[in-house]
Amino acid sequence: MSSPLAADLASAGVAAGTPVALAIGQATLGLAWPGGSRSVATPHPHDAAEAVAAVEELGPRWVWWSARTTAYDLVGSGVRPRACWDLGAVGRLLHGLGRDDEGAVWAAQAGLDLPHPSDGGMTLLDLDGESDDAVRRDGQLSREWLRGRWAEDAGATVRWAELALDLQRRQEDAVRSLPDLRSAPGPTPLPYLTALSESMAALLCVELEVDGLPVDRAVLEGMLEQTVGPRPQTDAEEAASRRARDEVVWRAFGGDEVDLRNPATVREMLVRRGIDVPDTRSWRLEPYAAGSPGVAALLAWRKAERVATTYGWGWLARDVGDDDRLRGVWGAAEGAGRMTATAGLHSLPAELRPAIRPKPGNVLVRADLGQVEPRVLAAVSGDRALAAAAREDDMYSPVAAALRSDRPTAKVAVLAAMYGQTSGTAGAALKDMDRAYATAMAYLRGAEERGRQFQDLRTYGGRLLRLSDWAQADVDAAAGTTRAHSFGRFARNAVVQGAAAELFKAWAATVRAGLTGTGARIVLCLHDELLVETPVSEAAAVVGIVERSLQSTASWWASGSGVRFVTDTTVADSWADAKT
DNA sequence: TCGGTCACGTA
DNA sequence: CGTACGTGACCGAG
Repeated sequence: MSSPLAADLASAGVAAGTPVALAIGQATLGLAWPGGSRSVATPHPHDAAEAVAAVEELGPRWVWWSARTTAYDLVGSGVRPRACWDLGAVGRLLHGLGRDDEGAVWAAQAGLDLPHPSDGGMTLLDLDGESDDAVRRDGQLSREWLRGRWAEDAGATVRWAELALDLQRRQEDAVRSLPDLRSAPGPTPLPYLTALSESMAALLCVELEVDGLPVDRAVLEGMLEQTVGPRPQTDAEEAASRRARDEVVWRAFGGDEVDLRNPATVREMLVRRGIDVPDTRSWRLEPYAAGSPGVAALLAWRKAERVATTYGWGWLARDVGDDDRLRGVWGAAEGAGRMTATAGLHSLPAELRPAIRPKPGNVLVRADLGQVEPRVLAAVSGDRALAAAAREDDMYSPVAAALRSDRPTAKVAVLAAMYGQTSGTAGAALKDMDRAYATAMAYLRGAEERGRQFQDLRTYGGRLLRLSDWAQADVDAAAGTTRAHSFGRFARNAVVQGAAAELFKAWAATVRAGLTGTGARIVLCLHDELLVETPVSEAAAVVGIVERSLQSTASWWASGSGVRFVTDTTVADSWADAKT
């Protein structure tokens, strides 16, 4: 044992897989594990990371209130924990919370009302039950402690870790009591496995924030100059550049200097020219582009304007660091459970992707799941016929055969079923879907029905989707029906999208673990796509890790369903080149 | 200064 | 009257 701390914990029974709660106070680190707890003095900022790294050698499962609050600095110091239990992430999973602060997660598990999001203030009401202890008489966590009292001395920090461990136990019990919805349930319940991968996803989010996405600054600057003009040095230059872009469109419309950024004035101008459209969305104007140079110029302007505003010089200055890494804030599970990211990381236009390039000596490995949502539907619904189709590389071919349609129609029908579309060309094919894939369709309809009634539901992996909060009594009948149908469509889609997100995160967590020791890192997660930056020498190994990880993940996640999951994996020098 | 609307990028 | 999310410009109410 290389450190006295690790030796002490080992002798106290901490071994691989033991939950060890961690709280990092101002000058102390609090640790708690089943049967014991202790503090570690950490007078210098780096001491905490060193202590954690020492204990990490035992292979514990770190328990923390959230990776964001506890692990951010550790990750920044280069510590990459192997396993964790994120109380915030599991709290979101179990209770469908839209927040993961300690007070909310604690209250939700205790069955108490959620405390008001703490913004530092304290009202007289909050004093109710307040005491010196971390837990108030009414069962809520103390406001004082939530505001930072826990970090002030060794005793409090250890207490905070003990509370975390206590909550972890209760969360684990709750997770294990959820049903395992797999076709062939295993000894470890699926919701428990989901809790682990959701926890790892929360940690991965912190890593993605710290590591950033590699950008080739010269390439990106060249593109911006092309599209929106040179980097403005002053407000006047900025305005001039704006006007220069606008003038191109004005000229194409014969000198009509309308405010292009105001849809109403744009529409009026189009009407004056005999183009009567209900709104000015691009897809609606597209048909007129061939016959009208003005419309064509307007559409080109819109594309450039998008880059200029959202992905322009301001974005480069704000979100790309001096180290040429693009950084945003990552969320592990929003809405139905997908990961989110700010700074445009999830909506980077395809034309800018050539600027996403690895640092020298590295390459990008891009892997994306093929037809993941229909495969997920087959797995979570247990539809044997759809699962049989999902054994093929291209599952729309057998679906087309079953529907006696062509492939495009089959694809539209499957997507329409998952999105809740009822009209249009897909309408007829949906009847055939009902016949061919009755189990899957019944699953979707069941979710939709619950949604319409504003009833809560859970995804395959156990995520609670709270709809009951949104039920409203006092709306008129017509608006109420529209709203109910909208919730129905949301629910229909959320059970598929949410389950796909769970599979994705489980896969990502497995890949992350597999990459240990390769020098490679996940640098982007995009719903069904992983981007890994790896030393050139490891590229082939990383491809193998990514693909084997999917198979090992699918083998437990879709156990018994017979569904196959496929990935397209490529190696390239830029995100754009890593094409299928 | 805020919420609502429009618009549009990604999956 | 096909889902989700994040972003920015503009508008009108406060």
